[in-house]
Amino acid sequence: MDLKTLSYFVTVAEELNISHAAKKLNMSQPPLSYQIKSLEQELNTTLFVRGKRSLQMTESGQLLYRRAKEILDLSSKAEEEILSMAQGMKGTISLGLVEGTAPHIAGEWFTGFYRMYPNVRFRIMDGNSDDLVEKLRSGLISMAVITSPCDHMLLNSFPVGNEPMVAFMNSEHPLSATEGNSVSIKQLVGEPLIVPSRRALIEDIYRWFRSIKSEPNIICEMDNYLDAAALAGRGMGISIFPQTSYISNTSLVSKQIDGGTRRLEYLFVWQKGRPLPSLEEHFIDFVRDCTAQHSLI
Amino acid sequence: MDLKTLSYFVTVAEELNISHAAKKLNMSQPPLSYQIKSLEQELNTTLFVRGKRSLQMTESGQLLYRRAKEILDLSSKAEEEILSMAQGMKGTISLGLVEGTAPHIAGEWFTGFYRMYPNVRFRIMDGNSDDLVEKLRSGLISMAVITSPCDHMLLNSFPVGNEPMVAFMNSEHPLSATEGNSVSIKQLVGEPLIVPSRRALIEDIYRWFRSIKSEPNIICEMDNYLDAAALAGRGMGISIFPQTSYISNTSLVSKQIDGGTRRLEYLFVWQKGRPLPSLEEHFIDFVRDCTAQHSLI
DNA sequence: GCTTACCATATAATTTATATATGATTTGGA
DNA sequence: TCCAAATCATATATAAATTATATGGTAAGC
Repeated sequence: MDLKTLSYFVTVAEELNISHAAKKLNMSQPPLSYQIKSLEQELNTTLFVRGKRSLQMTESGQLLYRRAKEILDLSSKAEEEILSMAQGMKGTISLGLVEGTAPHIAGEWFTGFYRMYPNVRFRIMDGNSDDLVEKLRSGLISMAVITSPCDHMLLNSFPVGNEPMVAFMNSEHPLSATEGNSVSIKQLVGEPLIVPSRRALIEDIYRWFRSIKSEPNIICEMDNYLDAAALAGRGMGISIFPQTSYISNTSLVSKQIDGGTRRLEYLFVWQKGRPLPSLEEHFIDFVRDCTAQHSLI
Repeated sequence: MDLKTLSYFVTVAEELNISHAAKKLNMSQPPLSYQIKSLEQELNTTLFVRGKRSLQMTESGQLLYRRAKEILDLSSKAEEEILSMAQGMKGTISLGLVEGTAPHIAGEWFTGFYRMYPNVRFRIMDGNSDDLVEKLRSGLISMAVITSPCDHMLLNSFPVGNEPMVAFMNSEHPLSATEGNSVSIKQLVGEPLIVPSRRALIEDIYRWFRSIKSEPNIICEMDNYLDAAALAGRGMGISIFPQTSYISNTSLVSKQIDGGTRRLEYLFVWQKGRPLPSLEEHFIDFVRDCTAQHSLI
């Protein structure tokens, strides 16, 4: 008993004429006769009484007709459901990632989500947070991971992780010899600082210094992590960047700031009030779940 | 998408391992791989993510799994239903028919019921009504058509038809020359009567005569219609039998009694309080329906 | 009484399903 | 680190099922 045979049966039951049913099914008459007969054999019953020139359904036939319609209905609905779901699960997720977040934060999002939705494709752009917010607004990307703080009223957001800010300095700099793996803000007072060229982050750094009634001596704002590290390595100053942006270089020493309490928060953001394709909605939910599970551990 | 493929899919979904699933399904692994893949192609989606050594269901896969189980469930239930119904519709109906009823009353029951239940077989016995009641009691038959009246408290019954009683007489008998096709009871007073040898019927005849303050002159009780007709044909008397038992014979004339108001009622009877196989129940319902439809016409 | 409509059967061709053999890749353990 | 076991995919061959063509029989309609 398979779906094809059942639909043959249903057609015959509705036409009560094998030849007409065969025409309707785009097949010739003998195979249809054969299929009906073998269905009867399989069910060990008589479905139709063949009277000379007319077919008539038996009691069993009538029961099977009702059931067959239910089954066929259910399965065609299921098929539609799957097809439309497959449709909704195909597409591209365009995501902006602020420099440095890809491997340690977003890495598992892609592999995990890809497992559930293998027909998804990702288009990932990087840039600094201000760039990414601009790209979001212009619709070039539909979601992004940026660094906190985020004061945009037009964005939804939730935190997806954080990491300590570190001070990179030349290995001959006096601070590189301090005990432990940390320096305090107090120790950085007066030091020439190289910082990421991002307004929100720079404001953060100002806050740190203000909390000890001081102010930072920022001599350079830079976009590029590598260049900033290079400058610090050459002794131009101390560069303050997130830990993951570290560069292995013997002339370079990194120290956490205030024992790791000065941290950079990463936020997952997307535009408020603009409906997203369901695939991207799913992705956002997935990322939220991932983050929740992580914070449990 | 057919049921076989769906059950393959369900097995794989439960094992999450094609090789194991194939073993469970008593088939080899490659065709199973092939079937799953072609199912994915048909639905234009990915059902499983093949990771190195493990399978994982996608979102679409999970949806299809739920639906497939519903569909398979429904169809196996339907199959059982049909099979058990086919079982209940196979069997023999043993029926007693009082002489003369077969063609004009019961004929269409058989052809009509056989159309609905082609696996049914009939075993038909005839005899006079008393014999049939005895056969019912002994279980030799499970239902019968007998002539009214029926005073058995142990039988269920409903009427299935009636027919006029007729008087057969030799064509030279004076009554055969009466106007019309009827004689009255009054005219039969004193005539030697040949009647069926059935107590209940004879009592009926006595009632007819009592109603005109007379009594019948019964000279012979006979079992056999043909013999009775033969005796009447030879001028031995007037034989009173149901109309259908007429015999074409030039020396024989038949007249209805009291304009066809003296009638023989046929009853369908079966034993009270003894459960019958569902097939026979259905037959009784069918006969009841036939009768109801006829009385409407 | 001939033609048409219709179902059944027989046989052939095609398509589909399954098995065997094999390759590639990965995991787990010696 | 390398070997063995496990596992999925592919290729090819075989078996099974499905379908079409051709044909016959039977009953209904003109």
